[in-house]
Amino acid sequence: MLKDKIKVALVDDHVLLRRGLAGVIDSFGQYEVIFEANNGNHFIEQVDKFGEPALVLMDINMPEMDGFATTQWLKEHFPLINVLALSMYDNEASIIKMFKCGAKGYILKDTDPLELKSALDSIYSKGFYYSELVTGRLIHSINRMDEIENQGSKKSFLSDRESEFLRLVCTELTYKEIAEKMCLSPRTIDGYRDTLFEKLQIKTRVGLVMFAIKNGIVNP
Amino acid sequence: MLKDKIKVALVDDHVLLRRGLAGVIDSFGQYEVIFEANNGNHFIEQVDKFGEPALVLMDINMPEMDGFATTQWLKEHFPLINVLALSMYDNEASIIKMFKCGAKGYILKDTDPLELKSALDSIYSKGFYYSELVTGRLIHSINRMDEIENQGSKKSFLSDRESEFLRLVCTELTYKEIAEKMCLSPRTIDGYRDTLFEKLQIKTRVGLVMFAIKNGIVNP
DNA sequence: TAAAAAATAGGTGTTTTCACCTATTTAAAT
DNA sequence: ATTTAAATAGGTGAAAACACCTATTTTTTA
Repeated sequence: MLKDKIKVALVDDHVLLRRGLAGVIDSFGQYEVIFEANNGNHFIEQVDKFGEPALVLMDINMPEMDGFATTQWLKEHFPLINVLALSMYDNEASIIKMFKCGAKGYILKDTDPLELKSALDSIYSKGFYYSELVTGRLIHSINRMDEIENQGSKKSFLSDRESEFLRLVCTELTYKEIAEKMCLSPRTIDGYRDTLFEKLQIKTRVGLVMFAIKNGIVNP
Repeated sequence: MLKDKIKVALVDDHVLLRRGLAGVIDSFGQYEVIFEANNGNHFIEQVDKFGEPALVLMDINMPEMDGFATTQWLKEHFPLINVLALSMYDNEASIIKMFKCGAKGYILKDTDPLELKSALDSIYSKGFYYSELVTGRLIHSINRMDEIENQGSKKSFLSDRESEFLRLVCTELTYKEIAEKMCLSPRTIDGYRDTLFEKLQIKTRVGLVMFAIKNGIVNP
């Protein structure tokens, strides 16, 4: 090695994507993937073993410990490690939440390798990477900053019970059957639904399903 | 090059996964990725330019021309090219349909690189790769082979109109509003819904939404 | 060309979903 | 300790979704 390379870590539950990504990143020359992890918990173990990377490419939807929680954890324990979020979808809520959790950039999985390089370079030299996608979404959200403050700063923003409810909403059960499964009154379920409608600004069960999927609350 | 490598092509709309995959496959030694494509149409163009690969790694959910259609096209025009399906999800219907379209194997995107190599080796030497996943799903389906015959053999199994309907089902529009958008009577929409309920053995709109997502008819 | 299949559209009634109320009990914050 | 907020649960009515019919027109297939 002629000179020290910038250490990168990958966190994603898709092995093939991860390996692939590692190849792409190594091929850039000045970056070096020092380890990979399946999810947040695994990542934390790996940091102990392999030491701190300068940069982490972080998937959002992962089993056990997701990208939000892991990024938040990094912000608290290793604030100098920069996180570049890597997502399947370009939904506004995820972008905002990820930045709130401390990410320094946000790119999609169908990004061109060249843009990936730009992102890495930018984060390493300037400390952030704001793509057109990101700025576009943020500008679109600027009108309702208050809501974002409220939803983005909360750790999970959905209670365990709400997540459980959402998972059941994505099945063919009726609300009455969901109530039985959760050992609650149908009225309470009504309340859960209406609360989520309000929080997420949606009006139908289909809207709930789409939200749950986009945000990885259910795995389709 | 000491000896001729086995030519592989990649078809997937996620550039990073594709590039990564290419790296992994090239690293196996005896395989060589000769080109990549974003979707079926692009793939067909590329075959003209770069010649026939021996093996194609084919994503299922892609824009414009999906994995089913492309595999079917290959079966008709280049029956000697072997297709290994590459999917995000392990849903039974997709596996069966992909094999009906002529795929020789089916692996998930979170497969280990070693298993990918096994799959490639197996398809190249034996002409097929049946993982535990695949055989498991097929055994589970053995009781309703007749249904599979009927749904699997049809070219697309969903008409353009039905796909359009399904996309709208995944929004917060009511069926009446969907009818307006599609310039049809609400009754006709009722018919579309009931036909799909029957075909897919589901009973609710949520079921339709989940089906549409699992099968890439809508991008969440 | 005749028969079969698919796309279109209508009628009617039940169940589910949703909106808009109130109220109690428990947990959190001040 | 007191106020606030959150989880729980109930009532009612309108709209939407679903089930089960029939019937016409167009397209496919035999």
